[in-house]
Amino acid sequence: MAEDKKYQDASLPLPPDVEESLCRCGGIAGLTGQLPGDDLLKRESALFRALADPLRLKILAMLAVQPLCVCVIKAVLGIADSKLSYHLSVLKKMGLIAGEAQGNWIIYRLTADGTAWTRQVIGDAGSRKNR
Amino acid sequence: MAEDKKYQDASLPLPPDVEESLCRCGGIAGLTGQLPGDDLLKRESALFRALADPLRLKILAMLAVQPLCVCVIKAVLGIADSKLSYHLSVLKKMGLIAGEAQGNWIIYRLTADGTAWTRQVIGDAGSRKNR
DNA sequence: TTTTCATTTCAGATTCTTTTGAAATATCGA
DNA sequence: TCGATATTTCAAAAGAATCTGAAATGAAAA
Repeated sequence: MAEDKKYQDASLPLPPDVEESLCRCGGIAGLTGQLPGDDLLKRESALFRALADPLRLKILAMLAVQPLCVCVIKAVLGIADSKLSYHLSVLKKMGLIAGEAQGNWIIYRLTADGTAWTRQVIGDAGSRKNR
Repeated sequence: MAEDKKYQDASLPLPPDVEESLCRCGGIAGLTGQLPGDDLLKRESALFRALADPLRLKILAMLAVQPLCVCVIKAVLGIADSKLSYHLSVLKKMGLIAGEAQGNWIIYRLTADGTAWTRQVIGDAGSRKNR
């Protein structure tokens, strides 16, 4: 709080070409103004965090082939129930998958968002054989 | 090791529609075969991990506007040198940005990969004013 | 109703990531 | 050469994500 600087380049020495183009976009303040808001960045980074795990990507790839119940996913991955449940909850909380109860089972499928992101990751490897 | 099951659906009871479509794609084994390899999944999840932080996304957004030296990035973000350096190193290690020394400064810019991913994140908000 | 089965939840342990402040490096200008 | 400046590196601390096994839930079959 002691010293508020002018948002001009006066205060910090820069390499010439950076200084020039920084001026053209309105200095530090101008640059700052062009950036996405913190809340958007937070949401997007949260999305990426959900995708930042090989097991979860594999689950998405599986569900790109077809909707599946937990027990099949488990059979493919070969991991403990609670571990799988944890990863499913991460994907679900992020809106990438949704589960629908059917009798004793819960059948998970990709949401629209989940489908879009899964394509980003694995191309459409999954849809070759299946459709 | 005690009991190797056949990779057929015989062993696990399933909801009818899952069972049917699972059969059509070759059962557990067929499904497994369609999935991306573990090494690919590992690489891709690592990429997402680099994107899974709001500060790092903001850095990418800044560099989408123009190449910048560390001190400008620091002025915009208002964080400690070492903290910024850490995040830059994460992005650099993942090949999203590259730094080139120029005199006393290091000027970072997006790589081709970095540009592509940054577009995914923020659209091309950055390129409006700048080009 | 009791049992069984598929799945989730929970608490604690573990591991990975991020932050912090101090010290190191390296380049420039005097 | 010296001192200043920009940036990185390091080790320790703090924080967040993940894993584990046991217990809880809730629907269906007996």
